Amino acid sequence: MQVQEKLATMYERLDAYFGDLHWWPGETSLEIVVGAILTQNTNWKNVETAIGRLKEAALLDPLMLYRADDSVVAELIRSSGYYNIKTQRLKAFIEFLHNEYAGDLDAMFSEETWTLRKQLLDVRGIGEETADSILLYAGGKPVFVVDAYTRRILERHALIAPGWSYREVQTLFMDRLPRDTRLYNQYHALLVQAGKRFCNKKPLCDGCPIAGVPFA
DNA sequence: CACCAGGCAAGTA
DNA sequence: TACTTGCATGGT
Repeated sequence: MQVQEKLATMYERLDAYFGDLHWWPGETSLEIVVGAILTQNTNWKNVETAIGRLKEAALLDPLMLYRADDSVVAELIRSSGYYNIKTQRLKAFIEFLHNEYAGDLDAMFSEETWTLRKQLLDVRGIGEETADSILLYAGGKPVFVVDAYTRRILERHALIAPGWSYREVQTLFMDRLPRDTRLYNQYHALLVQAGKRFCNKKPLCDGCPIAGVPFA
């Protein structure tokens, strides 16, 4: 079975099983950016609590967040873990947004996609996965997001090996699937859901909709 | 009690 | 370049 065919089959089966997942959970583009930073190596549930607190404090706004004291932000996002470092990361992004795009997210996303990706990677605390999550889910750009679940599932299906770089895994998808935002959005969401349900550290493949896709 | 969760950067060799 | 370590909460 060809790689392209496997990727398509996996998508079809996961999509039929889970249905439309409507990612990213978040209402505004800033909320999605903040969520992308706060969820780094952290359970999403803990992030939801933190975002709820920021909202209550009316800090989920570029200017308000820019002005807020670090100690205040840190306390509000406490539940998301690594709260001191994540405060610095939120601040680093928001300063970048103000310095380069006058605090205007729409202006930021009107930048050419791969140029913006490079700019985001220069921000302290934004790595490849966070940058791509921002581009895809907040900006609606057709960029595939690679995360720990993506790697785990693809390794188990012998589509990649440990040691593949982020860009190699990303290219595997993007060279074989249409450059379609809707597709990349749903595919990544499906991989995360499948990973949580069926492919954790202790894999329980029973019932997994892609258990039948050949492993090698 | 241990282990994990939708990473990243800084330090070391 | 390739590894190691710190960052920290909340759930199982």
